[in-house]
Amino acid sequence: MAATLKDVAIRAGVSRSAVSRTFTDGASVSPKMRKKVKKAAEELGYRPNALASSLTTGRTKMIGLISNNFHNPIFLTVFDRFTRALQERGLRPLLVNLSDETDPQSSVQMMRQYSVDGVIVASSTLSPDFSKAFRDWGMPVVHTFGRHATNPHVHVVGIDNVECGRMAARALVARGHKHVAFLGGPEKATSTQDRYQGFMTEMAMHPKVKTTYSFANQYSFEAGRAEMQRLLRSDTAEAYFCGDDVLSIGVLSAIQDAGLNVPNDIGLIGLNDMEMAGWANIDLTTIRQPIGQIINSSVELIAAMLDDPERYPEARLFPCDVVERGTLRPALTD
Amino acid sequence: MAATLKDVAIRAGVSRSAVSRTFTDGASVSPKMRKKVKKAAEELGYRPNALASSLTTGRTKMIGLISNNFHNPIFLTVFDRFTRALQERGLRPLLVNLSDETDPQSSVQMMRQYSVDGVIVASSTLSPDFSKAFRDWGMPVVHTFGRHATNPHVHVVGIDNVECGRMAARALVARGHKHVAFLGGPEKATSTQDRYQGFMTEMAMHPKVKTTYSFANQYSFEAGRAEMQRLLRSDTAEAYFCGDDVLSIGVLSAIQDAGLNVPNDIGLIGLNDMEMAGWANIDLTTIRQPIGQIINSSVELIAAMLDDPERYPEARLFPCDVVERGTLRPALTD
DNA sequence: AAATTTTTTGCAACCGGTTGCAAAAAATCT
DNA sequence: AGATTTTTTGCAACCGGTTGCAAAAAATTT
Repeated sequence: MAATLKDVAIRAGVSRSAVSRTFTDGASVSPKMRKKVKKAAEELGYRPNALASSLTTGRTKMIGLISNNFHNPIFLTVFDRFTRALQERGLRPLLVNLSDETDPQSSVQMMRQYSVDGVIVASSTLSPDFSKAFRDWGMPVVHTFGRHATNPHVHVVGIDNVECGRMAARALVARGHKHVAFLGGPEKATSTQDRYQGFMTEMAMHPKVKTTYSFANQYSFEAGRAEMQRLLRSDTAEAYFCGDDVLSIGVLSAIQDAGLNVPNDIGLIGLNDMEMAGWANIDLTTIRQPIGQIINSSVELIAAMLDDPERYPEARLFPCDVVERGTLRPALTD
Repeated sequence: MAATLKDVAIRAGVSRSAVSRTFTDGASVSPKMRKKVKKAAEELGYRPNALASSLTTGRTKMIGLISNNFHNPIFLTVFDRFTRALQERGLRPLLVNLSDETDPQSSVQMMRQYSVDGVIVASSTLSPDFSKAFRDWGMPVVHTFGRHATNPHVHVVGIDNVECGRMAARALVARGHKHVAFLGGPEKATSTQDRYQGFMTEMAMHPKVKTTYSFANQYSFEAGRAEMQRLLRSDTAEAYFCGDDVLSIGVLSAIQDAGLNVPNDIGLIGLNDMEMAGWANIDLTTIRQPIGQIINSSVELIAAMLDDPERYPEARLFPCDVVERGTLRPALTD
C-alpha cells in the first residue's frame, strides 16, 4: 500500500508537520531535517497526494480542457500543444468532450466536483454560454478560439476572424477574379459569422466583383465537398474563400472530380494552415492561424489567473498571414 | 465561496453524516431526511467534492489517458471515442502527453500523485516498460494498441498485427502481383514488427513472388512520402502494404507526383481505415482496425478492473477486415 | 556570557468528505 | 400493549495532507 506522510514521519522520527514542510515550497525546514525526511521518503517510495493537499491549499493544479471538436484534424495539434504547455507548468489537463452536451450548468457542476483550478474552453463552435457559465461561477476561464465581442467578460484568445475574412477577400481581388465567393462552415458558429462579415465587408469595396456566399453544415471534408458539388451544378465562382482548411480540402476534391483545374479553373484559399494543408497534392494556399502562439498564450493567461483571479478580462488576438501555395494563381502585378 | 457538506448540514438542521449518506449511493437514509437535505443542498448550490471523498473511498473516478501520439490523424478519433466512453461511465480522463518522456517511473509517480483509479496507455509505439511500470505499482492498467506477447501480465486490447500482415500479403497475392513489398512505420514499434512478420511469413508461402521491405522513420505523411520517393528511384514493387493509412497517403502522393497511376501502375493497401482513407481522391483500400470496439473494450476492461484489481490479465484482439476501395486492382478470378 | 533575534519544530486544528458503531426511533410481530 | 426486529441517526474517528502559533533551539548581537 502507498506510503503516506504519516509513515514517513514515523520512519524519520519527526513530526508530520516536518515532513509536510519538507515537501512544501517556501516552507521553513533545516537542511538536516530535510535530508532525514527525504531519506525516509525515498526508502518508502513516498509521493505527496496532490488531492489531499488540495483540500488545504485549494489548488489541484488540474485544468479542465474542454472541447466539442474531435473531428477537425487541426484539433489533434491543438491537444498536443495544450497538453505540452500545461504539463510544462506542472498543470494537468482533465479532458472533457462536450460534443453531445447542451447544458452549461451540468458542465460547471462537473468541473466544480473535481475542483479544477481553471478551465480552458477550446472551441470556436461551442456556445459562449459555456465559458460564461464558468466565469459566473467564479472559475478562471479562457475561451480559446472564442469571440470577444460576444463575451467581453471572459478572457478570449484567438485571431481576428473578421480581418481574416478581409485578407482572404483581398487575396482573391488581387488575383483579378471577377466572381468570388465565401464558402463557410456552420452558419451559427461565431468563426463563420466573423469570417463571412470580413469577407463581405471587404468585397463591398469592390463593387465590380460579383460576390456570393454559402455555408457547409459543419467544418468537415464531406461537408465542404458536398457544398462544392452543389455549387458546381448551379453557380460557380472563379475563386473561393473556404472557411477553414478541412472544408477547403473537401472543396478541392469536388473540383478535381469535376475534371477542373485548381488554380487555373477555380482558385481556393483556406484558413488555419493545418499540417495537411502543406501536404503535396493538397498544397493549399491558406491563411495561417498561429496555433502555437494562441495556445501558449491561453495557457499563460490561465496560469496568470490562478494567481490573480480578479484579473481584468482581456482579448488576445493574433495576426494571421497568407501562406502562398498552389491553389491560387499569381496576383496581378499592378 | 462554494458550499460544503457542513453548510448543508447546518442549513437542514441535521448531522453531517446524514448529508453524506444522502449523497452516497447505497447508504441508509429515510425519505423524509433525504428530502430535507436535498432541499438545503439545492438552496446552497452544494455539490460533493469528488476529491475530498476520494480520501475515504479511495476512488477518484479519474483515469489516466496516456499517449505519445498526437500526430497520426486517427488519434483524434481515438481521443473522441475514449472521452465519450469514459464519460458515459462517470469516469474522467486525465490526459497525459508522453511524446517527450523516456522515464516510466516519473509517469508512474505523477499518476500516483493524482490517485487515478486506473491508467489507459493508448499507443503502439510507447515502450511496454510504461504499462509494465504502472502494473508493477499495482495500478489497474490497460494497454490499448499494445502487444500481448511482450507484456503478458498487462491487459492488452488491440488487433492481431501479425494476422493483418498476412491479410495484406494475401490481398496482394490475390491481385497476381509478382513483386510486392512491405513499407512499414518506425522499425522498433511493435506494430511495425508484427505487421512485417505477418507479411513476410505469408509471402514465404509464395516463393514465386518477389518480396522486399523497408521502413519509414515514423507514422506520418511525410515519412511515407519520402520513403516512396526513395523507392521509386531504386527498387519499385508492383504493390505495397503500407504499415498504416497516413503512411499510405504519403506514399500515394509520391506515386502520383511521379506521374504513375494507382492502382494500375502500383497498388496500395493500408491499415486502420481512418476517416480520411474514405475521402474521395484518396479512396484507400485498407485493412479496417475496429477502433470503436477496441476503445469500448478497453474502457470496459479498465472499469472491470476497478472492481476486481486482481483480474487475470487478458488480451483482447479484434478481427480486421479488408476494405476494398480504389488503390488495389481487382483480384484475379481463380 | 548574557541578551536578543531569528529560525525551526511539534501540536493541534483545519480542509471536505466517509463510515463503524451504539443509541434512538420506527416498524413489525406476538 | 409489550416485545422484538429493523432502520435511521449522530458521534467521533478517519482519509492524507497544510498551517498558525507558541515553545524550543539556534544564530547573532551586545
